[in-house]
Amino acid sequence: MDFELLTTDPGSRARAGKITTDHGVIETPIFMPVGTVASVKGVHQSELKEDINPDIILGNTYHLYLRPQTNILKKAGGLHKFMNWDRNILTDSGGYQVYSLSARRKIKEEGVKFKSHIDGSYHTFTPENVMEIQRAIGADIIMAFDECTPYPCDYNYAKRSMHMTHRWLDRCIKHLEKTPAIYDYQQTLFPIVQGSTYKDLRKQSAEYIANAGAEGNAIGGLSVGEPAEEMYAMTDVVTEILPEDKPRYLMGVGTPINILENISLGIDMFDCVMPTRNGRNGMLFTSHGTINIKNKKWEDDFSPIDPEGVSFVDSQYSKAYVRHLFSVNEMLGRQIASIHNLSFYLWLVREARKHILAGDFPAWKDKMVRQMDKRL
RNA sequence: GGGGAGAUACUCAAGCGGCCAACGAGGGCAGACUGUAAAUCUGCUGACUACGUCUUCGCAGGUUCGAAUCCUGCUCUCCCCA
Repeated sequence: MDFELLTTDPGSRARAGKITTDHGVIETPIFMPVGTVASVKGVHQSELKEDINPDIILGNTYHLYLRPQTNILKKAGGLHKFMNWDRNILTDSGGYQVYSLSARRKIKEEGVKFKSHIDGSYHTFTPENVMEIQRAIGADIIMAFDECTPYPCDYNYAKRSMHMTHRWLDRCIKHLEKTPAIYDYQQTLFPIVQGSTYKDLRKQSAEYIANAGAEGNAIGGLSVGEPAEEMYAMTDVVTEILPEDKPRYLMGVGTPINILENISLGIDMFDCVMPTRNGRNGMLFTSHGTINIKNKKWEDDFSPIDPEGVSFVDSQYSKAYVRHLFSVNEMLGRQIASIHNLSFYLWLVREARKHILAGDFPAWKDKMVRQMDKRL
């Protein structure tokens, strides 16, 4: 993997860059659509490639390990071939499931024992086997196994957990070296900064992670319910420390405004389920604020979803029509919402990139944040 | 013509003397959702001059301290037989 830093915005810490892997170029800042179980929910490959057009999407180690299972992915020749996606893929390690499925797991130094949400069977994830599973899945960027801590999180717990995540990182690195790639392209490991909402822990963690000398670095444990200001404060501290010449990935973030604010603080990569999940549930993101398309007030509004028309669905379908599809529970409505939202997110980060390259990012960002900060 | 069953809020449907403004489901109206156990979850859904009051259970009477629930008559619907 190669990262080229093209510009750093003079008025902020926003950056424009270019990641190159064996599956192509990723222009940063980038938003990565989430496709947990080998599918960006509700979106066809043609719509994903031609309209939304991201350079990279996500998959999830925990979920893919359970279904379709590692051996099937190996037989398929890896996730890219299995789902017919020839661009980049990043897989999360299952560290988020340590948080989201906390009721069904036990953490030990060795690893995490999960009780499957599908059939109740037990599966232990360790830094070692998570590397092996991610080899089998074959993502271009693979994540270290970590514990995503909840919010709020007791200081002592956050500290202990952070140190464990660091030890797990060492084990990931060590084991990955001994585990050759299965397919004919490179895979790159990103370590993850933890430390909850404590500046000193975040600093310490960022230093540890920076020291690992990986080709890219991630920040985890945020966007788990903390106020946005706390999240920004943490990314601020961490991006001060993480190396400039490596991409920085803020995991699980976020709202369009969160993304712009964090770009401004020096983040290059984002992912979030929000555009797809909230889209399926009737929430549309636009350049002028969010819409609950299920609301009665759109009943006879025949105008496009986004006045700026950032996606092809905007020119094809009116708000009234999409509301109708939701009210009669047609799956097409949820598909349109997902495509629209992802298109909007990708449009937003591409615009951000343009403005960073043009040197007028801060003013544009402030305008967009003001404009998007409302409920239509 | 004879026999039987039934009419409950927007719809379906419980309730069969006081705990009923009335279970439940659907529908409707809102809200939530941030490295996806989520096409999911939560709230409200008779009217108001609303921590209280008022009018509802086909219609009209009656019994009772008290009725959606019991009695009488009427209207309508459905089923079976001719």
